Amino acid sequence: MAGTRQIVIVEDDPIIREAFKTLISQKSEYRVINTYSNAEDAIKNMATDLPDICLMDIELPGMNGIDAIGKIKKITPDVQVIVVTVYENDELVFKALCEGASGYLTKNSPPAKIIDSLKELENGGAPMSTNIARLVVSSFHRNRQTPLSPRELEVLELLASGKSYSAIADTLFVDKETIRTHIKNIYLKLEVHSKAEAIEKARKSKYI
Amino acid sequence: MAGTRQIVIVEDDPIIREAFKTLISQKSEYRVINTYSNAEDAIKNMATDLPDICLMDIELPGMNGIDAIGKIKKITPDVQVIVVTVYENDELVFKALCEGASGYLTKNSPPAKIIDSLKELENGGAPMSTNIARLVVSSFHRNRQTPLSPRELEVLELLASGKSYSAIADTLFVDKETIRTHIKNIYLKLEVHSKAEAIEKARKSKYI
DNA sequence: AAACTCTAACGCAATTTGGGTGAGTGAGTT
DNA sequence: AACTCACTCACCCAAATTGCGTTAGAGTTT
Repeated sequence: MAGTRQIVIVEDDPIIREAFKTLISQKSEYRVINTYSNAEDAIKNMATDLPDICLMDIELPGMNGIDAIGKIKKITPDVQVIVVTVYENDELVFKALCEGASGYLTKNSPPAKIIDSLKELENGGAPMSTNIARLVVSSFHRNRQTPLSPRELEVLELLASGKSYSAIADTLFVDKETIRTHIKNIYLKLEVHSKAEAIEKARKSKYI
Repeated sequence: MAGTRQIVIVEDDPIIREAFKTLISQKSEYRVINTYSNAEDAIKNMATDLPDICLMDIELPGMNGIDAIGKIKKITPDVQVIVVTVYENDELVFKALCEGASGYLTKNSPPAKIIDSLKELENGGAPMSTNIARLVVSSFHRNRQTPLSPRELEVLELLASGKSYSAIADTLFVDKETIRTHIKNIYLKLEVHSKAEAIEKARKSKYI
């Protein structure tokens, strides 16, 4: 049944921590069963707290929030973690999501947005602040300014999938020598001298 | 200044098309400058329409909406495309985003959500339906049930980045022979016999 | 005409790769 | 204490791959 959703808050600033607790407690559908000022304590009690949702700050004394997400998901995979932080840094966002976060809110979010997010989680969503959603969606976009020809991109993608020259040749129905030529040209254009460098540069520049 | 946002709608169902047009036209901030029943016509006029936003259906007669996004972004990269469709299929969602879509709404979205989405785009967001957001965020999550040891995962990731055995060895400060052993064990566990197969299987199973 | 793109070929040398077998150490568990 | 894993390293082998240089024809687009 739907019942009351149990919530744990991990946030080192006592003022913000209490503010979140008060805010959430206003809704009868949610109950804040525990709050922590650091990740270690939260992790220690996660298995007994067994919350449905965990609000997690990133900047914490001791273990940071990102690493904490990994630990928590390992112990209690069903806990949905929402990051609540001031950081909008790309890298942090992606790390948090990779570790298993289900949502990512920035602290400038209006209080109502926090509550909405809890509801959104229940509905199978992934609550994100406006800018975070754009970051995430943009991560799928390719760079349209590429020095590589369409065929070269195709070859590079197959190369990045771990295929050998011959395997790529078979996939594209051309001779192995042709692939060798393409790859030589790719290296020239990207100014690299190896497969790993080419893949790294292409991924970084979002050519593939 | 912000001014009026120009919108183009591509949707083959005349009823839905008109419904969207009517809905959006109620807001003075937005103007529907053109509507099309197929992708080809929309693309043909994109450079002269020069809309700010394009609402794109997926299922269309002739060229499908996904391919249309690519064409449109090639001609007019600044046009923000929002997909509006009945399909919630993972693959379609990711394809659309890869082609350059800025948002993805399902047609069961309440009318207000459509309008909200236009506003969200303006604010630098990426409007998505609840389930789509979850799909997108989940795509970052790793599978926590993996037959591979932490070290093996590490090796496999480096292998997937295009590095050679020796390069991996150098990165991890161990001998090349050790990497060879790890990779042999990875192949055994994944039941594969080559780099490409291992990477493919690992990516598919979201081990890496 | 110039500039790409895609295709292909030949030579060469060093490295890589996949497979087999064996083995020592340390951590953690039963 | 015995046992299982994870991690480390070693040696053998043969085939395949990789990176680099050079050249070149056919086709398309500007």
